[in-house]
Amino acid sequence: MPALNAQQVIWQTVAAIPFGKVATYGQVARVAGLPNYARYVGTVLKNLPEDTALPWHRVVNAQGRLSFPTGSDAYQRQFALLISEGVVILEGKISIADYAWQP
DNA sequence: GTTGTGACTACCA
DNA sequence: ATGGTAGCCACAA
Repeated sequence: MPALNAQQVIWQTVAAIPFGKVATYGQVARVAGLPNYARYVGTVLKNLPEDTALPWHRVVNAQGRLSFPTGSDAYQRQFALLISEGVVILEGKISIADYAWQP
């Protein structure tokens, strides 16, 4: 049996996203060696404790947008964190240059 | 076992 | 650009 379960591999991958950079759910899944797990990546992040050290805010959807209803509380929290790291967001979309791995 | 759900995607009309 | 659909995966009913 593998030493790491899917959830742990995902944690590792998210933790590997550099400060000021972002990655899509699909990318995290693929880089983690788990293609087609994009949806599960979201599920894993949702279950993270509030005091987690993981940079969950650096994970966005394939459209380069935050996967929360625009203006919602969660949306604004993630948005603020990204801005604080210098991530450029225009018209709600993240700049290509801010991806840890080219999409 | 089946069904519904969700911080997802890709494809197609 | 926009909306619907079909794959996907894990988990709770």
